Amino acid sequence: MSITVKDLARMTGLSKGTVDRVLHNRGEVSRKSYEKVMKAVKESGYEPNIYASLLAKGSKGTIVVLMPRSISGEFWELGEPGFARGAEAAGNFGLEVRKLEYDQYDIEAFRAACDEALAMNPAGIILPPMFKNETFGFAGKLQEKGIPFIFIDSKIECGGYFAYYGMPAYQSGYLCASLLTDDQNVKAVGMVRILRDKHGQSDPTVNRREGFLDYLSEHFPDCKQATAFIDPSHPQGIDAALDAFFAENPDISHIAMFNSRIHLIAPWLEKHPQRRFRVVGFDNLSANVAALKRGTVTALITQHPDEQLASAINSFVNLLVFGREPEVRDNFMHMDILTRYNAD
Amino acid sequence: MSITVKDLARMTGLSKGTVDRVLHNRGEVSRKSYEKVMKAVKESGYEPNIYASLLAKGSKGTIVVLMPRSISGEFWELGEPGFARGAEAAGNFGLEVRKLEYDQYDIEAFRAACDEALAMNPAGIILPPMFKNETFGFAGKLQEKGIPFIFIDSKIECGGYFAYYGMPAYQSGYLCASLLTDDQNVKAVGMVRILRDKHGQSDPTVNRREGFLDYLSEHFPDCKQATAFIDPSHPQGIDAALDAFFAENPDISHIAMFNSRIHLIAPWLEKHPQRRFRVVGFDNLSANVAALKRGTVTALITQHPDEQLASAINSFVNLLVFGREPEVRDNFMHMDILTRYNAD
DNA sequence: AATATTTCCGTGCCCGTGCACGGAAATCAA
DNA sequence: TTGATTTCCGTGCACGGGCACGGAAATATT
Repeated sequence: MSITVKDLARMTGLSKGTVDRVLHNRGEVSRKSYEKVMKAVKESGYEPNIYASLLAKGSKGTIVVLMPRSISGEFWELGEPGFARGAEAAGNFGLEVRKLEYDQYDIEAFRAACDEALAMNPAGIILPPMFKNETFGFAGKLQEKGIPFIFIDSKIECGGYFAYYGMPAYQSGYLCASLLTDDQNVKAVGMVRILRDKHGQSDPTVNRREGFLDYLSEHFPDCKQATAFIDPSHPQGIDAALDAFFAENPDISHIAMFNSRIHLIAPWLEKHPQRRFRVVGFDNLSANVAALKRGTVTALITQHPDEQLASAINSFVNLLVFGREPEVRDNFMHMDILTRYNAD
Repeated sequence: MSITVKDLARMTGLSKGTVDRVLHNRGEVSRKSYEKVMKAVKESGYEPNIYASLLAKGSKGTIVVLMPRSISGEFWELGEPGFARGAEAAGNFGLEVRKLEYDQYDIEAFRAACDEALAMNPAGIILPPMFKNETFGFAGKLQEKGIPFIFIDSKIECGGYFAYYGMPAYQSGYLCASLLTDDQNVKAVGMVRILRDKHGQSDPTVNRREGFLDYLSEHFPDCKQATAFIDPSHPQGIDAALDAFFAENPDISHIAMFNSRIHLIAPWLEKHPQRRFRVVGFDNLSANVAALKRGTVTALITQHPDEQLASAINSFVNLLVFGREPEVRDNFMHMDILTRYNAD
């Protein structure tokens, strides 16, 4: 049926061993033999039998996933099931998947994790570019070493990344505004943002806000916009901040947040049931879903970091085991809309 | 590292061949030897190496997918990509996946397809129970022969099905009503149904309507309900039917359909732009998505038959290749909400 | 020319499982 | 006891690829 190394050997008049050396670029082969084998490979359409290969070789290598520590109730926890699924699937094909976690606010921890990843001599690396400059430098090193890498969540413009799996951030902001207003005329919307001291907001958040604001100015140019800032590192201050904000803006009836922390404002909203808000946020953190089910949050837009991870791992399986390159580099995952009735 | 047949042989004092006979229930083994081997298997936690197995055996069998012919622009076409994904994944593990299509309105064709499927002596069968009674009988035969089968789309209550992958139909109807009304007070909603001559409506459609009506009566008990019937086999009559319906019910501003044919009423709606409707339907058929993007349809609820199929096939891979039984029999897929801004 | 060195290549075993074949041991028939 | 069956079991090859080892051929060195 299918063509084997032995067939190639027969076709070229060489031996199994020599063909094997050519196939793996292991040298010790004359130019003439090399070309003969390559020709035969092309003409015959030879494809190695992965089972035989896996049986003989054992492991195909290690994939390193470099991501922020998955803290209970925070965004990156959502990636966990995707990591598990991907690791299992990859394991079935002799690929080990290792996770390297770091503190997402500690740039030194990120650097250290990058070094550690390199030290493992991985067959591939998956990472969200949490720190732009550092990621840029790291990408350069990876390219030098010829290690393919995949961005998830967001990407930085640098050559040589193997693939990207993320969400169309701008578009999701646009969608957010559309859901929030539901095409009804809206007088004033409130946006709640996180006060960050050290590092700026993440890229996706910025792009979402852009999309959101564009939708508003396109559909409701007269709509008033106001922004509140809260500081999650001082939870007890949140209520006060919101008190002040909503007192100042009594006309606000619609609220959006562009990160995954919409649950932070749920307590305040539930303490003021007389003011009815329409509220849209992002990501199906369990606290968010709970607020959704209680009716405090109207809708959530989800980006499925788990699927991003699983797809990224799968993409490496295709490359490293089957030798298949992906057709498209930039993959945008579905945005799902969650309401209290399809939150499962 | 891991334990092999040779190890089992050494542990039991028997030979590789005998152990193999036990592992595959191939007989020709004394009771005593049989038990010795089984004990060793349990104690050692032996797991066969699938690569070696696949290499030696070639194919693991055939999975038959028994489904309505995927006609362009109709519901079952949506399953196609899932079939392709599943077949590829299964192929990677030496499982062949074959599709057997039939005319979904021809009960004889369904029977014939069932017979043909049986004749192929498949390792597993995947099917939506399009005809209740026939499926029931077919399920009986499959049980006799010990062939595992998986229901997709909907299920019938019969013992012995291996798994079910579908959508929570009732819940999706509930969601549909919630999206349609958007918690605004609604005076009158219109439902459009398909006129069926031979066979009744499909189960999911009925359940969706139930969920829909329950939501309405719970939230808007005074809301008027009216139903229009159209006949897709006479497309030219649809407009007239809708003309009559909407003339009779001038107060209707909200429309729902519970099957995947919402696109059938899009032309009428677009011919009467002066009447603004809120419209919710099901399934991302390309015609539906087009109507969504044009703004004629407000939202679509999607049930992803492709994911159902892919999951079902995957479930068989786990069973037939890895020997892993699924934890849950009844799997309900996500319902996604599509608006013009996340239709991609 | 004889030896040393490099370049190149073939042989053969291994991975773990599936299975055909043949034969030893046990049971039965005469 | 002998021969004919049946029951049970071990040996050995095949699957396709990876790779170590050793050796032949080609080239360099003296």
